[in-house]
Formats: sequence, C-alpha cells, structure tokens
Amino acid sequence: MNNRALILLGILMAQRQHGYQINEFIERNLSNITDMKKATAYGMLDKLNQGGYVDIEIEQDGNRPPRKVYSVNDKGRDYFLELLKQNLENSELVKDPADIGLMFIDYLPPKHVIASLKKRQLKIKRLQESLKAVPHHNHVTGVGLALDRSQALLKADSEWLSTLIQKLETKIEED
Amino acid sequence: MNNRALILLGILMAQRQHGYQINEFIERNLSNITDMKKATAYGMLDKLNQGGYVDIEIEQDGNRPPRKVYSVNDKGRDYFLELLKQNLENSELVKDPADIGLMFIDYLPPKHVIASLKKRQLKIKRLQESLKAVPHHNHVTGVGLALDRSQALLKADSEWLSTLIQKLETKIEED
DNA sequence: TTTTCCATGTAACTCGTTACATGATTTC
DNA sequence: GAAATCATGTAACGAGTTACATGGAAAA
Repeated sequence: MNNRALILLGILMAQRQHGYQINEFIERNLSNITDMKKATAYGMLDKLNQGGYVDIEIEQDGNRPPRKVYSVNDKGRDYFLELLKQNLENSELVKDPADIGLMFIDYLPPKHVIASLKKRQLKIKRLQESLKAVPHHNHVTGVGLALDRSQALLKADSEWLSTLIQKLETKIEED
Repeated sequence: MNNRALILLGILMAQRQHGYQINEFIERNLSNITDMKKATAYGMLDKLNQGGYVDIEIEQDGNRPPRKVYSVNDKGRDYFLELLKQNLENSELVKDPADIGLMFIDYLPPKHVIASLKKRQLKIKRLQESLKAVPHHNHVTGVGLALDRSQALLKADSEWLSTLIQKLETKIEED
C-alpha cells in the first residue's frame, strides 16, 4: 500500500539518519527506483513519527543547523516487515505509458512508425547503459537486486521492440 | 506528455462517440492499459473541446438522455499524430513498486522471502492467464499489440523471479 | 417494483510536486 | 564576496479519484 513509507523505513532500518541524509541517499542511489521528492519525504517522516513508527532525536553539530535524527522503533520495525512482506508478495500490471502509442500505430505511415520505434530503441539502450554504470558494490543484494530486475525487463522490452520493428519492415517490403 | 489525451483522441480517431461509449470502451477493453476513470475522461473531453481539438454535437435518441458526441477535427488530428509520435519515440524507466521490496530482502529470513516471492510468482501467472484470455480478434495490431508487449514483459519478470528464487534456495542449502 | 442501464456532471478530497523561505557555513 | 552546501519546512498548485446527484428507460 504505502510504498513511500516502505522506502523510508527500509532506509532507516540500516541506521538512524536525519532527513537531509535520507533525501541525499534517495537522490543519489535510488533515482532509478523512486521519484520521491524531498518535500514528500520530510512530510512522510513526520507522519511516520506521528504514527509512532519512528522516533526523533534532535542533534546539533557545532553551529550547523539542528537536525532531526529519525530511527525505527519496535512498532516501526513490525510495520516495515509487514509492508515488506506485502510488497514482495505482490505483482500488479504496471500501466506503462509506452503501451499507449502501440494501440494506434495504424494511424501513422509504417515508415514513420519504424523511425519512431528506432528512436525508442536508442533510448532503451541508453537506459541500459546508465543502469550498467551504477556502481555494483552492492549488486548481489540490496539496491542492486532491484536494478538487476530493471535490467532484465529493459532487455525484454528491447528484444520485443526489435522483433516488432522487423515485422513492420518485412511488411513494408511486401508492397 | 499528455497520455490521457492521447488515449481519448486515439479512441475518437476510430469514430465519433459520446462520453459514455468511450468510458465503456476504456473499462471493457483498455483496463490493462490505463486506469483512467470516468470523471477524468469526461473532464478531459471537455478540455479537448475547449482546446479546439474535438467538436461536440448533441444528439438524442427518443426519450433517452441527450448525449454529447465528440469527434476529432483537423487540429485534433494533428495534435493526436504529434502525441502519438512522441509516445512511440519515448522510453522511460518505469518506477515499479515491485522493485522496492527487493532492496530490503536481507531484513527477512530467506525462507520467508522465498515464500513471499512464490506468491508473487502465482500472481504473475494469473496476470498472464488473464491477458491470454483477452479476445484477440485484434491481436496483430491495435490494442492487441500493447497487450503483446505486456505479455513479453510479464514473461521476463516471471523468468527473472524464478532464477532469483533458485539462487535463494541454493543459498539456503549451503547452510 | 426494485434494480440495472443510460448519460453526464460536480464537489470534496488525496497525494504529490513545485517553488519558495530561512539562515548559518563552508568553498571558490 | 558570491556561490554552493547543510537542514528543514510550508504554501500553492495540479492531476486524478471517490463519491455523490440527477432522471428517465429498460429489464428482472
């Protein structure tokens, strides 16, 4: 249900952290997994605190701005494990925008379609490369596992696209 | 950019229709492609009319409620083709909730993880069957093409999951 | 005669993003 | 001395969903 909460609790399970740290981590390491923005994270962390899932301690380092350090408590740990279990069990059809245009390719001349799909192919290749470029010091488990799945799906997408392009090309030659 | 508009214009490209008809079509035939709800569609159709992309004619059949029949005009046709081209060219990483839990499997005993992932497998199988059950009178092109892609991705997902489960099982045996 | 279908619409709400505000501190 | 970093937060906005309202007609 609450995937944002799962992400935040999961990050905090590794160690207590303050919001800024968490947001840095999300931006730097989870950009391929989630779009969660800072404002959303800060708000969610407060909600998790109000719900009694995380504790807050305020710390200060010299004259730097004070920071709220969040840590998962027992209730939060249970909640996390429950959310995790649900997430692992679940599988839903993702409504992928990439499907939409495919429904209507008959309205475009086949040559145009092929040209557009080849551009799509290129973008997929770039995505694949950007995923490969992610440092894989944690590539067996943790974040790396999620990236591994993304790569598998990208590969399948790319292969499917190739055969579609081929079909369209042979169809053109038949004229 | 505007995928809802693309869907509605695409549906209207086939023939002029009134809102109720369009919503029926979406519910019955596009449930695997989009989640768009009635209120959203009605609102969007009005917006497309205000934007000058679709024309409205009011018709009445006997004593039934009057209906607004929407049809794509020339400007709308151009817009549709532009949106279509953009959509076909595009490919972005889908942020799939199914990735999230994978990052945290180390917090759960391997046996629990395996059990949960097997449940996920089952759900994927069910999704595959439900896609196969969609009448494929239009399965070479049109909606069928989008469903074909979904099936390819589901298959890849399922295969990836299987190898992950296997890895986890052999890991357990090593104890 | 109650339910379902036809046909459209709107008001309230949720979730999340954008954009901005603050203020000290280190870096260029 | 200007810019980037640290650290948190809020107000305004937008897209979309939920839930409801309407009212006649057909089906059960």
